[in-house]
Amino acid sequence: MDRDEAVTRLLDAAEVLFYERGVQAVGMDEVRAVSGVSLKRLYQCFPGKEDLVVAYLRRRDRRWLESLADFVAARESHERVTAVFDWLDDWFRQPGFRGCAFINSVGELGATSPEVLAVAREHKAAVRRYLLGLVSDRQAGEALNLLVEGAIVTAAVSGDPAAARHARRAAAALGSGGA
Amino acid sequence: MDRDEAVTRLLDAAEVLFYERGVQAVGMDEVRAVSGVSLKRLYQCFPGKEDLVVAYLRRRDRRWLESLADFVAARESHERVTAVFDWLDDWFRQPGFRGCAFINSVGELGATSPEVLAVAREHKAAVRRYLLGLVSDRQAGEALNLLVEGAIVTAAVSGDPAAARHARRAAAALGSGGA
DNA sequence: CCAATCAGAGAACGTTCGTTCTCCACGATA
DNA sequence: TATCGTGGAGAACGAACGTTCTCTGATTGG
Repeated sequence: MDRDEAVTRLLDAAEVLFYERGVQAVGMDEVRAVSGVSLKRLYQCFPGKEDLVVAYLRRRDRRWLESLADFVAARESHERVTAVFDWLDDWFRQPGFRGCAFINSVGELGATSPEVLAVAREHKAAVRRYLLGLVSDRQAGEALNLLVEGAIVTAAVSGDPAAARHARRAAAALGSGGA
Repeated sequence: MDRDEAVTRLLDAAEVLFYERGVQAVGMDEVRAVSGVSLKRLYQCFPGKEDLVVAYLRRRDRRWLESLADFVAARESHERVTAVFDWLDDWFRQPGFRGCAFINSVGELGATSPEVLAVAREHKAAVRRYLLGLVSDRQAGEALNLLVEGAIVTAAVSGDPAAARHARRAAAALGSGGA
């Protein structure tokens, strides 16, 4: 097993564990056990736990936005806003859905780790940029962004995926009423 | 100092510390130091840390919603939706604003502590009920709820209170376009 | 075949933290 | 005054965790 594979297996294990149970509830030894990478190697690849957390968040940022963008790009341009909420709806229904990894990490570590806060900020800024690009005017874009964030957090806390439907309806109402 | 005052001082200290730095980053000894209540008494009032966390969240739930409702009730009925966002705007600007205590707690402990998750769910359900009662139809209420949650989380992560303004505009657009 | 390097397994270390225990001072009561 | 219960201060305890160290075995290059 070369270094690249070790990194991949570590990030895979970190993502499953940290997302499911939170960062502080997972020990490095558990990351070792799930990844199958020795502790020594783990600390060669990531000198500290925070580095692993940041790397996990960075990879998730990239993949999350790519997955959303790919899904939306496959639709006709007039359907793209509703496609965002279709994608969210799917996500909310996945077993093990536990909300936004970045919001959760900020809740846990935002006050302690400036690095984690910065990654979360970059992620949210990228999501907002992307959503602003989907609609014609700025105000509708900001509203879309707020509806998306609101749906994620509501679905996460309540455990009810209906938030996606409500957000889609609200976005549609905004689109017909205000644009 | 009687028991009631001890409880109050403990909850005051817990609220400041837990909200500012997160639950897991604060030790019981620090709660003792800030509250001025001895460790022995602390464990008489709250048999474990989780009890203190739950009590802190319950009190905050009550006060938060009361504060919002009082502010809104002082306005004319046609201004009440915008008043919600005025109140949020104020909150976001307060020094030490660190987002929603319940979302943060769920991110930290939701996977570990069913009690904390339940309190957060009750809080969000109460907020939603309250907001649904502010507007005539159900759809507009759901949209209002999502905009509020989205604004809170966006302001928290980005650190920019502009989310309140964007949400207010979106709610106004919905009100004129869709109700 | 030997020396040197590296990797893995897991013990070990030091710290932090939740919780409990010990010790002592004090106030009330017979 | 002697005693009892209460409360505070802080030591103590046991567990968990991040991180490092040790030992051992395998591999590689000469």
